[in-house]
Amino acid sequence: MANQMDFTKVVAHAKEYGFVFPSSEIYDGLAAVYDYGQLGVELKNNIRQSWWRAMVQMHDNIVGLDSAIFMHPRIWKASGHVDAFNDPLIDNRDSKKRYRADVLIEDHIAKIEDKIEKECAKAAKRFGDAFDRQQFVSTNARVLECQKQIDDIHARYADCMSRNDLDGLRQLILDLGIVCPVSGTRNWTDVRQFNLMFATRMGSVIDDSDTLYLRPETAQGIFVNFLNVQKTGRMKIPFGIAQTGKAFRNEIVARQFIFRMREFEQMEMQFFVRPGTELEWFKHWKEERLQWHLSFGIPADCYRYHDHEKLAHYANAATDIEFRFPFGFKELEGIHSRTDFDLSRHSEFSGKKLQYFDTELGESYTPYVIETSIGLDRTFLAIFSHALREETLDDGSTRTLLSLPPSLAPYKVAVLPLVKKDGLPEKAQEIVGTLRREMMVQYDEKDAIGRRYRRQDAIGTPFCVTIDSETLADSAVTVRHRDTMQQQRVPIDQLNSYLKSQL
RNA sequence: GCGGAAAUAGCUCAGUUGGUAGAGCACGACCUUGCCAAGGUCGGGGUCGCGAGUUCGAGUCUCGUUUUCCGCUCCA
Repeated sequence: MANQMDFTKVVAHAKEYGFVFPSSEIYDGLAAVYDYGQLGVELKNNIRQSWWRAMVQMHDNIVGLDSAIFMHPRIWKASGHVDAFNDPLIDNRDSKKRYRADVLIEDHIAKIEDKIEKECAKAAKRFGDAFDRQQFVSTNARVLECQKQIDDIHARYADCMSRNDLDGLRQLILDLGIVCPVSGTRNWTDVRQFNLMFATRMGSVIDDSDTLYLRPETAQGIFVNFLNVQKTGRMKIPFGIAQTGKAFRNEIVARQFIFRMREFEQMEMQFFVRPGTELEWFKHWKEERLQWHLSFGIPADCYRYHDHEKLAHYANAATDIEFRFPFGFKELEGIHSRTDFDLSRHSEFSGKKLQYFDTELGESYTPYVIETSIGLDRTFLAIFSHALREETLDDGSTRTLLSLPPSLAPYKVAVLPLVKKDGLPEKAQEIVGTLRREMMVQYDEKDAIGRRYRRQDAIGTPFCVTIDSETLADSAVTVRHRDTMQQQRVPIDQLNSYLKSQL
């Protein structure tokens, strides 16, 4: 990858300046989990706020929601998450092929059953019309032996599964002498449960199981609140419900910094429409969402659509907005036409009618859904990695510049007294006191002024306000612009409105 | 998960055939300067990722382990 070095620098810069830290670092870290530091949390909050503003504040017909991470376990049955991703898997080290452990065992049982069939066939030939299969299988020693083997295997398998004993499952495969159909060897890895959901326990759930899952997506919280929001908000179709929040996926391979984490934050909006209109709305949101990305001023050629050819079972159209990360084009946001799959399934599993009465049509129907689902952490990484650059100045020196969109920058302005004497720090503090009511302000009086400018460049602060000796006389300050390094004189009483007009 | 590489101060790194841990930058205090980074003086900071082993002695050699990066694999 051409930008390998660049990506290393992105990660290093994020840590060095307090944007992103590895989780639990003093305890050796926790793989694929990261913490946002003092600057990272500001940038992340600002991105989330920008999204919320674009989706909720700017639309009459979209409202917000903050549903709990814990949800009723049956929700994940209805959504398909429990059944689709709950298999014990095992790899063969020689062929590098991955198998479902239960399938390997079932295949083995099928072979034993074949043996029984052969015995039966032989006997049938021998006894002719007198052959009584029922009696044969219940008395023939070889058949009984095979049947016993099958029963033992089933018993051991069920026992392992009920106790979630993956080592036992592996031992069973070894004991049965099962070989890889490709390599023919028994060089097996451990059995691993590839359930993407993190399970935890809660005492008071009345179901047969008290296992709860940390949600693997925020979308289901929206679907199960569809009626609540529609009725209490008097929402008329088409309308949307937006939500941001943490989701959890037990990824087997989680890498590439904050691109794929086990705990991450989604920003999702489910838009409910009249059946038959979903593809128009799909097209609409596909375009509108790209416009939001482009609003940060990142060149359009950093983005592209990736239309899905293989559609998930619930979708009738799907596309990704991909971003050119330092490690290549990767998914940033998904726009999916989910049909009425989710509401229908929840209707079926909950027994509640999740429909909408359309007064224009005079009939009830299950709305279709267009989903826009974007990863907040990925957006952070996209914007951060694109903003970071090393610039060579006219005098040949270099500066590290984090050219974040001003509206997203952690600090909007740094206030700097030119010297640490003559009442300049006091004047500067006075200005800080005024500005901080409106925006994030940083004060710095240490080191030479040029050095302080460079420090602000590295953390993306778009403006520096410098107080010099003339300030005390003319009540004006120098505003220095991050990207151009241009300076201009601004009266103190206009400073606040001047800065805000540029954010 | 498989294979490869790496891990020494906040950062970038040095550390000889195994012999009492270093530099620059950063950080703190004071002095000096003052519009595009690195003036002076003093100072704080490391059980060399972790655990075993070999050895009189391990940052250095061996094994294990954790984390990170790269390739493959996987990715609702």
